[in-house]
Amino acid sequence: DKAIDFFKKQDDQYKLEILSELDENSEVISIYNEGEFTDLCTGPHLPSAGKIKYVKLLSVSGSYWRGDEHNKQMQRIYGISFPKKKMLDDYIQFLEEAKKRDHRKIGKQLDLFSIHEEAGAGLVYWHPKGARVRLEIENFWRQAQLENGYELLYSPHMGKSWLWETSGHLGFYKDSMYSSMKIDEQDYYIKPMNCPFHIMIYKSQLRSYRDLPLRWAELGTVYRYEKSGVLHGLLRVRGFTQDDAHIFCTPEQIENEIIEVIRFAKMVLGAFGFYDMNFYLSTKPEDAVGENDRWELATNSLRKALEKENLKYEVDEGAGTFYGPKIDIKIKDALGREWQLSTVQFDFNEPERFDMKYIGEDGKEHRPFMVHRALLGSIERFFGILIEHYAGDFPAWLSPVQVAVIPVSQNFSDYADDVHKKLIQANLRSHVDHRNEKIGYKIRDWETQKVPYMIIVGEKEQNSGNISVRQHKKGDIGAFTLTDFIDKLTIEIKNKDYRNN
RNA sequence: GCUGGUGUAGCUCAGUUGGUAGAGCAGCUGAUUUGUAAUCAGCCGGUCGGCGGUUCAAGUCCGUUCACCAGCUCCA
Repeated sequence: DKAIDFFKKQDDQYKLEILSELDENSEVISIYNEGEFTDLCTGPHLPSAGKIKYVKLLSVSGSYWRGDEHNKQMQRIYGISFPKKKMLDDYIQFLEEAKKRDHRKIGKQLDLFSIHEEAGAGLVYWHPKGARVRLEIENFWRQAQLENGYELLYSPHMGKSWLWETSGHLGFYKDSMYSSMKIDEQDYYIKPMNCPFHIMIYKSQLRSYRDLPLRWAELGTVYRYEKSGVLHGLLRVRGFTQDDAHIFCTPEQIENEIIEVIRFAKMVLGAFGFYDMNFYLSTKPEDAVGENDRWELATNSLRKALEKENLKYEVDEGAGTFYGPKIDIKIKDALGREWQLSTVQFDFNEPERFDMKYIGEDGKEHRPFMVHRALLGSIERFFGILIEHYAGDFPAWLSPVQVAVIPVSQNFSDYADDVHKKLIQANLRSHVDHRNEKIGYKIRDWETQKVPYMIIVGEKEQNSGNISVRQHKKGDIGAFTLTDFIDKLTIEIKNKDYRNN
């Protein structure tokens, strides 16, 4: 009552709202003073604002009262403080470094991709150089699937409403799906997910326990309505390609399947220089579907897989999806920022809704376990993260142009063409720069284009039959025979970004 | 979707109190034939995001809409 009285005098409806929800018998209500500022708070507060040493205000924004979008929006002022000036300076430098690496900026500088207001927000256009990086990612990804026991699928981009009604998407996620189109008096929807299609393939024949596990992967392009305010470069878009896969298996198989997915994810992420990763196990939420013992079995298999692999993990109690528990893998990029890429999710919803079965050893019908998994998440988002991770300095295996051949003058064009031809024959991505410019200009240009290697040829090289090599960010690394250089680069490309460990 | 901000040439930006748009880079042309991060000169290039309004006159003011940016909420 005393507290309510106090805040009534202050006419502070927000504090009064909080107070009205407190249990008056069992709670101690504390109020803290900081100079003239009085705050209802469980505390503690700093003994004095003077203890705050180095402060920088960062931004201002709207923010919903108690985090609920139905509530009033208030103004929030963001600032940060450090006890030492050096720490604040380091932090500001970190922000500047992050800004320089912004994938939207680098994407423009390196001519990788674009998004067009006139053509639709959140829809990505891959330019030749960006498409080349994507092609390398996809080639590696496909090969990796095949080598790790997956088969590849292709599925349609749309399906009749029956499919989405059965899967439950129209019930649960209609707001995030694009509206239907009428074809022959039937409603069709653009796909927001690939799983119902994979299930249709599963159901195209009678499955035996001998057929399981089935591991089916697809680079599936999906479209989801994302609210206009959340779109962000490549990181949040409306059309994207998931590196999706579904595993259908028996209860006996699930633990091993999960272990293999985790190993596989670590291997694939390692190719892109991601080693530092954290694992999160999300358990059953309140409004879950599926039988309890299946939830328990699935959650245990996730936990056991993490433990068998000796992985430290955090448990996110109740943060699973309504259709199953999951493991998320978050990587740390070159700046130490955390991004969620891989996910392994059980699904107790769709097998039920589609009435999926397999015939067991006992000759009876059983419900298979179904697991969704993505390693990279979406290709668009992954590309954005990759650009920021490398700051545009792609390793040789991903670089759209791997070598720029620069003749010292046009007198050496023929020799440059010769070198270029041999590089192309060795399956390397080479570009000859015949522009009528001084080599200083060309070197600067290719350096800003972040090409891993430049080969400079002039009189010296033409006479000796060698090449001079310049490495990105390192400068002149001396003379090579062309064969030695090709060998060196070929090995570098083959090694991708795996570290020696 | 919400709060606040921004939108001028391909890119990065300037543009006074409203008086009818400017630079650098890029591009094109020519000269130059170059040895490890920018050779010189000339030229081209914009219905100032779209629509509507106020005004003798709008890049500048007002309304609306689209997009983007920083966050919020959301992300199956």
